[in-house]
Amino acid sequence: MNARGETPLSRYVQILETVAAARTGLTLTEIGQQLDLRAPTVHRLAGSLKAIDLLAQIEGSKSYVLGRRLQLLLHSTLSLTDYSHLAKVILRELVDELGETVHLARLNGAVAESVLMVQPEGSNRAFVQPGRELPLHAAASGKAMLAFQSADFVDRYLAKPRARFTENTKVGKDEIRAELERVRTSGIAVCDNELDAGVLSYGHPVRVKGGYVLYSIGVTGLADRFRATPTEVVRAKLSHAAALLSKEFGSVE
Amino acid sequence: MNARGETPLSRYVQILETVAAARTGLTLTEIGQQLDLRAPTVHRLAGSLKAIDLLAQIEGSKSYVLGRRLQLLLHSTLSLTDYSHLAKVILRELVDELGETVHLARLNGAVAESVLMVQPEGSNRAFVQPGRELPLHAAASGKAMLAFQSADFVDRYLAKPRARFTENTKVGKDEIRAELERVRTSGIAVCDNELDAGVLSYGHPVRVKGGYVLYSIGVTGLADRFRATPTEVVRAKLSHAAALLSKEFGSVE
DNA sequence: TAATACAATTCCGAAAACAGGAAAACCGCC
DNA sequence: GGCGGTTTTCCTGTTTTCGGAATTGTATTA
Repeated sequence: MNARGETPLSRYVQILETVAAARTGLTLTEIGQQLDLRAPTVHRLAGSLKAIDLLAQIEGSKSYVLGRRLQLLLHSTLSLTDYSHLAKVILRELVDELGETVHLARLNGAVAESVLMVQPEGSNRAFVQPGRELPLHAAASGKAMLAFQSADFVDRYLAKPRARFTENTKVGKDEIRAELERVRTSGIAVCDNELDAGVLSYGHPVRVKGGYVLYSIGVTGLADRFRATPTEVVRAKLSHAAALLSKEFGSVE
Repeated sequence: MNARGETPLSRYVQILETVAAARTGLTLTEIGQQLDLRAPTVHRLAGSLKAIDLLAQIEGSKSYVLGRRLQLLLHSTLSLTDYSHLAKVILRELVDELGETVHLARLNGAVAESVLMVQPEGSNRAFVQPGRELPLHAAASGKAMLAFQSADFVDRYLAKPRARFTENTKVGKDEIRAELERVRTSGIAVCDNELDAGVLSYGHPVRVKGGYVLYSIGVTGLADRFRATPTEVVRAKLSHAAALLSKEFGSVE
């Protein structure tokens, strides 16, 4: 504890708070002015924060913004009930358009966690009730997130063995890498009988502030019926809803 | 950097992430097991995190959960636009009852930021349009938040010089501390010609999950007209609306 | 192109914080 | 009251931090 009653830790936090409060990225000098810290000090502290992904530096700029790891941590403070007002309206609209169950999934460690589900009138099959954890390699909403994580994250995920749920589940490393590539190029993740038998679902990433993919939307239906809807229709509608959610989560600055 | 490639900072973050990933609170022993840390080490690290509100201990339990400071950080990254529908409804009701402009302000670093404004029919004077930043010492909604922050926060705020806007603006440290005390005891913040000339406004805190004051409601009107409304009437109505908003923001679990 | 101003970075010794073994205190449970 | 485990205190060698001074980098202007 130094003269001002601060621990090293609390100064780190103050820097994060300062950056969070700013509308745009902040330079080292700006941070230093706000917190009354000398240039070398800010430089070192911000460097340490950046090294572990708590802060990030805007590409080709000197400005710092919050890092992916911090965003993840922050969003994990939201409880399941917190999402209702943020996102229910947007999901409801999707349900009305597609006639299938829609859910919002959140990246939580190495799994996708359903945080909100909206069902069409009359449906009673709970495909992905809030709280359910979905594997990143075998659920559409999971793939939609995994496909946009850092290479490092994907490597770590693939380093551990993955569960097989149906005969269609893709578990091989190369198989999954190819699948993720497909998600990135086509703009939509598909899960056809890979997790729950007889179920077809689509997933689309949702970006938060900083461009990180921390959420995804999933649409799930019985394969026999849902297959009738063209993939491109699903992609377009998911994409639109994702854009709205991104705005909600502060992705658009 | 120690043998395992960890800095002190990264161990703090690991602890936070471990706690975040757990569905329930974690005890020191559980954290230690997951991260392979000895008991005294976890004890000290968790203690430091708790000291600055990054971790919190469940009342009457040994389990640790994420602290409110992380929530504060999160809220400051949430999108400004489209603050929930219900919030708008609540503010609209206040406008109808009081006949004056109402806004919702959010604590953002060392300023209050208007994130939502609702005006009475026919009014065209934009007192506090969304995006406007209000000083914590010279706006009613600002005072309403400042009065309920930690002593540490207030000390840091008062350490820097404050701007004077009118001859009524209170800028002295003691003057402001007394004013904050008045807000706490009376339950309402008043700003009479202190920021904008000829304008009178009232502010009331809004608590989020964990009891932290991160938002406030402000009512603003021309002093000549608005002074006719008894303060107690304003306080009661603001208090009611604040309770509804608290529920909206997840203060009630 | 040189001159200027300021931001970012590197260096480094003194000072402070951290690490974790040992041991004591505390707790819930027979 | 005794027992097994968890939490807390104590303490010293080790590591990290702090920030002044000096250096390099980078726009902007003359």
